[in-house]
Amino acid sequence: MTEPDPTADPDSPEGRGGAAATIPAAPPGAGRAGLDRRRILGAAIEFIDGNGLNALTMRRLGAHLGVEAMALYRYVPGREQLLDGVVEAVIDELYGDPDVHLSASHGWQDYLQRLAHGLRRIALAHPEVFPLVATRPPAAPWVRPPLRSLRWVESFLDAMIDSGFTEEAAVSAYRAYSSFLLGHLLLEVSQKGVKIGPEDHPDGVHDSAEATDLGDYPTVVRLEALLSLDESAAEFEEALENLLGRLEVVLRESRTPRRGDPRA
Amino acid sequence: MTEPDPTADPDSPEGRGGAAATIPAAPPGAGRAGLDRRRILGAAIEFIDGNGLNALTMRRLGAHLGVEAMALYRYVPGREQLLDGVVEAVIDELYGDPDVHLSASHGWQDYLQRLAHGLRRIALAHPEVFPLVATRPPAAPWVRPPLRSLRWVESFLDAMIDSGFTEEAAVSAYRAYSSFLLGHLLLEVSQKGVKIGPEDHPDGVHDSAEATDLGDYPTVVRLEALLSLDESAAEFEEALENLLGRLEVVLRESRTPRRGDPRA
DNA sequence: ACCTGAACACCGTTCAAGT
DNA sequence: ACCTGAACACCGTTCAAGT
Repeated sequence: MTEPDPTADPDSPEGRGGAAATIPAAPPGAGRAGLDRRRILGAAIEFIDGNGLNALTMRRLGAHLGVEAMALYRYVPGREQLLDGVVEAVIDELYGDPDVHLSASHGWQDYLQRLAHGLRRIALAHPEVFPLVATRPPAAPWVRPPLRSLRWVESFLDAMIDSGFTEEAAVSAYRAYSSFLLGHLLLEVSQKGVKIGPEDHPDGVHDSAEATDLGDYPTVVRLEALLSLDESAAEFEEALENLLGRLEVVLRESRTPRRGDPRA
Repeated sequence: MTEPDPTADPDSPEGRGGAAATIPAAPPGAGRAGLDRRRILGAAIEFIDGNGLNALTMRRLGAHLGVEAMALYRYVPGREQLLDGVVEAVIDELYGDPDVHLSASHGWQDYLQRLAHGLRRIALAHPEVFPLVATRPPAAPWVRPPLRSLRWVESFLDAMIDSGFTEEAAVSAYRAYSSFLLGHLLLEVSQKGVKIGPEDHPDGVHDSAEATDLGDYPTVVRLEALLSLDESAAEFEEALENLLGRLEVVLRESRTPRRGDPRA
């Protein structure tokens, strides 16, 4: 186990006096100046993306930041909370995505489409982190992965209700949407990232390994080419369209009933 | 690849000869007689179900079996492979489920329904294990969780093809089915089990904790009762029905084309 | 105020020994 | 043949110290 740190650090942590003054002066390339919760979470995400979830230890993350592990405890209560923070920070990237709006000003379909694609972008950008997003115990039972944030739940429900969905229909749409996104993105990320979930990519390559006897699975063998195609993107679009279609029907059927007309 | 054999084992593997002789005689309550890969995997599942995934260490599992941790290495190459074995063993429980058939003798809808419900039963029976099923890197990219077994992939494809689906439609159905099951079951298990994924239930209860300011989320607050309803079962049935409906359309439209009629 | 050294209890895993 | 003791390198976390 050596330093993970792929981006070698040609600049030493300290002095580097040069421009003088009392300020430690953040080094140009990689800063190791003020430790800071945001910086720690960012480094953790970077580290996981680059080395896999299993490789992340407090000690190695410290080293990655040019600091001893114990220094992290001033900003983060412990490893578990670090991981919670990572999930939160990754999901919060949605907030900075110019393609994703918080309100349904262009209609609920547009809102759902953009939100879904935004989440997909995040999942694909952080394939090693996503299983954590999918899998960490939610704060409340109704904060469902992968949406995991009160702000987005609020925004989702408002968008649907403002568009004419009843409260019941909005909640049920939220459930169906979460489940669709979770399944698709977790599967997609698991296929891309080679690995998924609480796993490692240590060093051994053990390719051969379990060359299970394929003789018993003729159909699988025959369809291997078909099965190996990566249709993730198309599947995603199709399933999303299908979901929107279903919701459209719900909306049409459940239009908030006219006043003075208690039934039909 | 172990024996599927879910039928609990009231009889110890070995002799059980009378009441005496040289045999160490398995203690009545917990057997610690012959260690054995099957017994180890069973104990691991039991342990995870009871104590959470995070609590499972080689040393504690050893203790649970009345043995030192080092003894396990004679039957299992290491912790990671132990977890792979756990996933496999849990999925293999399907094989002993009398409600789930390997062939579509009662039609493909019946087959898909039974398979889905069988998997759901397993997920709910082992909520602490399921995140592992959802999340472990698949052996091949097209062995998609939660189906995770060549035997079931083979059986699935055969069932669909035998029912008249084209090979392409069968593969695409397999993809849609996996994604639906994964999303629903992971979400359901995460809500039930209080926790999910690589998590712990150590001892502290920390209820209060993050009492986030709900003032900013009026819609969430207003709909809290609705959001808190557990509609998992109904959602599951509905989404499954919807999927079957979609597939029915695919089947009807893509009926293997008549000979001598190359288009329409 | 912020970081480190040393220490504690615990891990996975190896290997030479015990029986 | 099967299990254990002792050991190694590594972990998360604490706390008294350093600067």
